[in-house]
Amino acid sequence: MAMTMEIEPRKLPRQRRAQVTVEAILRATAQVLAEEGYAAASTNRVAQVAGVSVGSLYQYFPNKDALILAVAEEHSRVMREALIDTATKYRDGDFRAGVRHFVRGMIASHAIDPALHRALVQQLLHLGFDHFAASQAEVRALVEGWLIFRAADLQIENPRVAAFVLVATVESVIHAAVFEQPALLADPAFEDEVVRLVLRYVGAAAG
Amino acid sequence: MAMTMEIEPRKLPRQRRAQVTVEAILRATAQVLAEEGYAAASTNRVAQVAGVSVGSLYQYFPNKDALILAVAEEHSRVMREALIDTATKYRDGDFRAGVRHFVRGMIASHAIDPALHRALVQQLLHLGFDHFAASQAEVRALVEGWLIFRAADLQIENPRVAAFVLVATVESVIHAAVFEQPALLADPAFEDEVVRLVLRYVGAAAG
Amino acid sequence: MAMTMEIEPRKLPRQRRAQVTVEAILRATAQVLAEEGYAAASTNRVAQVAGVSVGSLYQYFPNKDALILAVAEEHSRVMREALIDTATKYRDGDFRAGVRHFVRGMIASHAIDPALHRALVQQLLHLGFDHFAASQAEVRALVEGWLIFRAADLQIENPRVAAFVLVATVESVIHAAVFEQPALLADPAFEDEVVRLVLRYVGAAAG
Amino acid sequence: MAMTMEIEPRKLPRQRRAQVTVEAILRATAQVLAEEGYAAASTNRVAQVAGVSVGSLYQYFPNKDALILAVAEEHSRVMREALIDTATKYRDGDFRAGVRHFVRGMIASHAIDPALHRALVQQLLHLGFDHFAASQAEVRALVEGWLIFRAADLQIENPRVAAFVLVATVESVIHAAVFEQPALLADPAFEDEVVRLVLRYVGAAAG
DNA sequence: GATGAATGAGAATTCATTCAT
DNA sequence: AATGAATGAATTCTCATTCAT
Repeated sequence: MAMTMEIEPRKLPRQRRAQVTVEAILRATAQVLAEEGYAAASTNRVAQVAGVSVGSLYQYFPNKDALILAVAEEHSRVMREALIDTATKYRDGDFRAGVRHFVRGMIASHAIDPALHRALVQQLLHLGFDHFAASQAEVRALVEGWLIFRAADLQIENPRVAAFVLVATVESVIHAAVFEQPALLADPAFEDEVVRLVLRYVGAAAG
Repeated sequence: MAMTMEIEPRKLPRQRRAQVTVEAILRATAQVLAEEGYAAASTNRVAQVAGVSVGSLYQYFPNKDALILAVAEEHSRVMREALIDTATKYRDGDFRAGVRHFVRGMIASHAIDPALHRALVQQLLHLGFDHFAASQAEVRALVEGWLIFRAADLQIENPRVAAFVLVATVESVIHAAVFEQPALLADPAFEDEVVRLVLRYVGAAAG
Repeated sequence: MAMTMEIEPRKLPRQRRAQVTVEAILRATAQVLAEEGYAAASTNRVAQVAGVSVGSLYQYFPNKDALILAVAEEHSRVMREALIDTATKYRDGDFRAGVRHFVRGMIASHAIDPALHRALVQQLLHLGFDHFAASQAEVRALVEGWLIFRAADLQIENPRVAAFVLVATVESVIHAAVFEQPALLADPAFEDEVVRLVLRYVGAAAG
Repeated sequence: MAMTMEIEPRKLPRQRRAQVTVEAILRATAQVLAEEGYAAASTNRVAQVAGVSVGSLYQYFPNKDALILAVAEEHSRVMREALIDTATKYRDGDFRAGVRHFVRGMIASHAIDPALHRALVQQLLHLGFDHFAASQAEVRALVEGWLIFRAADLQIENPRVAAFVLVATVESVIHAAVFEQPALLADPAFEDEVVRLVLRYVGAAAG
C-alpha cells in the first residue's frame, strides 16, 4: 500500500470544454463500476466509455484511486443531500414521525444507485479508505443536535455516543440489506423494524 | 470477470505429506493476507511463505480465488462453530443470559483473527463473493427460531425481518470495532452496550 | 483448447507510428518462426526482435494465435495472388501452356519463403486451424472451373473430385520438395515432371 | 529443438503386469490424442486415462516424445500391415485390378483411425519427425518390385523414381482428404480418380 | 488541451519430469 | 514395480501510467 498516495485532483478544469470532459469521465467511471463491475473498470475502459483519451483522464486525475475517490465523493454528496433534505424537514415535528423520515431517507439514499454503491464500497474498502464512514460525520452532527433538542422525551445518557451508535447502526443495517437482501429495501416491514430499533434504543418507543 | 469461475478444490490430498502441504498453503495464505495485505498475496508469494512450489499450490487449488475462498471457508467455519456452540447452549435457559452469550460468542468469534477477518472481508467483497453473508444466513435462521420460540416474552412483530436486523446490527457494530477499534473487542463495557441494544430492541429490557 | 478463441486483430493502427509497429511485429514473427522455429516464438521473444514491448504486441493482437494467424494470412495472401495471377492469365490460351503456368505459379508461390511456409504449416496444423486448406479451396474452385471449361479436350469423369486430386497432388509434390529438397524448386526438370503428371492425369498428354 | 533427444523406449516390460501397464499407456495416449486433441495430451492426463501413475509412464518412456513416437510406430505398423495384406494379394493378378486394390488399401488404412492419424501427423511434424514418410520405405519397395515385374505393360523409365512419385502422390492425396475432406474417403468417385491418376501416370490407362 | 501509442513490471498458470516412499 | 506429491522454469497476458505529437 503506497504511503505516498496522491488523491487530490490534479488541476481544475478552467474552460467549459474541460468541464465537460471531467464530467464525462466521472459519469463513465460510475457507469462502468455499476454496470460492469470492479474488474472491468480499467482506466482505458473508462476513458473509452467517456469518449475521451486516457491522456485526458490523467490530465485531471493523478491516478486511478483519485478517480474512484472523486466518484465516491460525488455519490456520497448526493446521498447526503437526499438524506439531509428529508431529515431537516421533520426537525420540529413529531419525534417518531421524524425518526421514520430519517430512516426512510437513509433507505432511499441507498436505493439511489445500489450497484454503484456496492462497487464503491468494495473498491474503497479495498483501497483502505472507509470513505462513507467519514462522510457520515455531517449526518451524525445533525442527529446529535436533534437528540439534544428532544432530550426531555428520550432516555439517553450521552447524546454524542448515542448519535454515533444510531447513525452507524442504521447505516449498517441498511448496508447489509443492500449487499445481502436488496429486496428488503422496498419492504415496508424493513422500514418498520429499523424505526423500532431506533425508537426503542433511544427510549421513545410507544410500548 | 470470468463467468465460469472454478472454485472447487482440485483434489484431495491422500498422503500425509500432501496433507501437510495443503495445510501449509492455507496457513501461509492466511498469514500473508493478514500481515501483508491483499496486494502482497500473489500465488508465488504464498507458495514461498508456505515453503512450497507454486506448482504444488496449483495441484490443490485451481486458481487464486479458490485458494482465498478455502481460507475464508475455514475461517468462517471456525467462527460459526464458536458462535453456534455458545448460542445453542442457552436456547432454553434465561433469555437475557442467552443474549449475553450470543453477543459474547459473536465478539469472541471476531476476536479469533481480526486482521485475517478484515483482509478476507475486503478480498471477498472484491471478488464478488459475499461469503460471510452465506454463513450469516445460518446464524440468522438460528436467531429467527429463537425469537419465535420466545415470542411470548418479547415484543416482536416480524421475526424474520427482526432477525435480519438483529444479526446485521450486532454483526456491524462488532465489525466496526474490528475495523476501527480492535481494543474494544476485549472491553466488557462494549459487550454490555451491545447486549443493551439487543434487549431493548426485542423488548426484553429490564428498564 | 479454448472453445472461444479470439483471433480477430484487436484494433487497427491509426497513426503512422502504429502502422510501423504492427509491421515490425509481423515481420519479427515471420522471422523468428522461420529462423528459430516454433519453440522460440514466444510473445516476448517476438516483441524483443520487433524492438517493441510485449504490451504493444497485445495492443494489436488479442493473443498469440491471432498473431500467428495474421502472419499466415499475409503469407497465404501473397501466395494466392501469385498463383491466381499466373493461372488466370492462361484461362483462355493453350491448355498445355496454361498447365505449365499454373504449375510454375504454384512452385513460385512456394518458393517465396519456404522456411516460413514450413514453420507456418507446422504451427497451424498444431493449432488446429487448417488455414492453407481454406485458401486451397479457392484454388480448387478455380481449377474445377477450368477443367469444366476445357472438358472437351480432356478425359475427365468427375471434375470436382478431379480438381481436388489435382490440386492436392501438385501441392503435395511441391510441398515434399519444400520440406525435403528446397533446391528442386529452382530446377526446371522438376517443373517438367509435375507438368507431365498433370497432363497425363487429365488426359491431355502429347504422348 | 533438443539435439540429444532420447526416443528409445526405456526398458522392456518383463513381467506380465508391466506388459499390461505399457499397453494401457499406449492405448490411453492414442485415445486422448484422438479424442481430446494435442493440447490435452499431457503426460499426467495420459497416465490418468491409463489408470496408471505418471511415474509408471516414465518407467517405460524416457520422455513425452518417445511416448508419442511409440504410438505412431504402432499406428503406422497397423496401417502398413493392412496395406501390404491387400496389395500383396494382387501381385500376380490383373495390373489394373491390382492398382485399384492398392489404392483401396491405402484409403482403408487411412480410414482406420483418422482422428488419431491427424493428431499424430500434427504432433510429429511439430516434433520435426516425418515419421510416416519413413515408414513408407517398405511400401515403396513393394511397389517398385511390382512395377519392375510388370514393366512390359507400362511406360516407365525409372521404376525407382516412379515408385517414389507414386507412393508419395497417392499418400499425399489421401492425406489431403483426411485433413480437408474426410467424406471423400468413403466416396467411390474418389477411389476412381486416384486409380486413374496412377494408371495414367504409369501409362497403363485404358483410353 | 487532447490524443493514443508505447511501456514493462508483475501476476497467474501449466506441465514435463523427478524421486522418496 | 508402482505411486503421486513436488518441482519451477517458462509462458501468456494485463493495465496503470507516460509522453511525443
